Amino acid sequence: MFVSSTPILHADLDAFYASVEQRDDPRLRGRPVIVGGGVVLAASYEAKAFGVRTAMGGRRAARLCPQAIVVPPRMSAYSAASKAVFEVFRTTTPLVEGLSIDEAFLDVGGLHRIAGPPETIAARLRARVLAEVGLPITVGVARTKFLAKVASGVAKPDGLLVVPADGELEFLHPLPVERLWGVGTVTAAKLHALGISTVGEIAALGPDALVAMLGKAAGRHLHALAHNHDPRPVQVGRRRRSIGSQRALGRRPRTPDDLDAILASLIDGVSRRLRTADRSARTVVLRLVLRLRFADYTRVTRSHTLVHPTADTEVLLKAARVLLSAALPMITERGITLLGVSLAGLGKEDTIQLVLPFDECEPGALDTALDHVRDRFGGKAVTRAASIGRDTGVSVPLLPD
DNA sequence: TCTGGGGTCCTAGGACCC
DNA sequence: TCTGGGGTCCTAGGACCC
Repeated sequence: MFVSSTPILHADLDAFYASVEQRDDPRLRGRPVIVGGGVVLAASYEAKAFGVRTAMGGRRAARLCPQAIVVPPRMSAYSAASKAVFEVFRTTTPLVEGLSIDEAFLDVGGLHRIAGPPETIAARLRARVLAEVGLPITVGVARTKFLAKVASGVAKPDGLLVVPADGELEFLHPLPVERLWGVGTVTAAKLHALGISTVGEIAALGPDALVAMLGKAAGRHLHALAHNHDPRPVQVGRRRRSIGSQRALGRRPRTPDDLDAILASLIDGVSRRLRTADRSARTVVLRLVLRLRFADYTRVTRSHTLVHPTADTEVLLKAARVLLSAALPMITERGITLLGVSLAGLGKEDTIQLVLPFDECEPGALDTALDHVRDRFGGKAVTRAASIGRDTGVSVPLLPD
């Protein structure tokens, strides 16, 4: 019997927004392109060659690359391009896990017999995205999600890299720690302070040392990745867990009325999106960025959990206003440069919980309770958890996750 | 160099419950 | 019956990702 090594593809569009602009305007091809104005949302590889990076201030980018062509973002074009690319993904395999607008994991483990080895599938995928959507895409191939993602990062731009099953650690260990998914500036600095700069050096460290340095989850996570342990499967159809919107306010002072108007428009937009997506939220999170000095931005959040999930603008705005007015003294004192709102607790509306007191939990009681749920809600109900605390019960999502 | 907008997940303390 | 241990939920903050 053929044993699949369940290869995973990580497909990542190159300089996505900038590539869409170059595709749609031939004059931009081969030239440095920056998408965005005040801040760089995306830079073409021609611009990156001058040191321009995503999230960089527009003025600095202009200094580094004065000849760059700056274009305003066209979000609807990017979202249409993303849809087209994901269509190519899904006709390659049904097992697609989207990570963002421009990248996804594809599990092609079962396709060997009908579509050939993973490198053939990956090469065909790249050719199809270029031919059908007109965009360059990089693909990393490996046995695990994490390694496939690392591989695509190394292969960028417009590349294809397969990490063979018998060459994983040889590939991984010489890489700088920054290549690891989850290592950002803070973690990299902590590692560097200990003289650790490669993945191999992390692997040589015991798990306890990493946990002591980074906390339980992050430490174990990093230890596992450095040893190439990553059992996470490709997950189809993950649902969004929060939805939000924010607005940068610059440095000029704002009156409470200004802030209230901004808050109302943020809540209006977000609750509208919530209703469009047919979701509802339980937790209103207000996010403020307070300015202490020009150079020192500190962040503050305030949150409130509602008794019932809702997508009603008035209900959400009322809760948000309470949070904002409580924060007004702090805002007056320290200044504010950003106001944002985020609605979390999404998905709670889809779940009912049956809790059976421990004492009453006869053998079979769980099954009886589940049958009751199935009778009531039909085939939509899916079992998930079998134990809640000291009680025994089931948590039943009414919609597929 | 001084800052966008959209997300994910983890941690830690306190309240509360059994 | 008493008590402590253990569990969940909420809030606030932080790191990280694209």
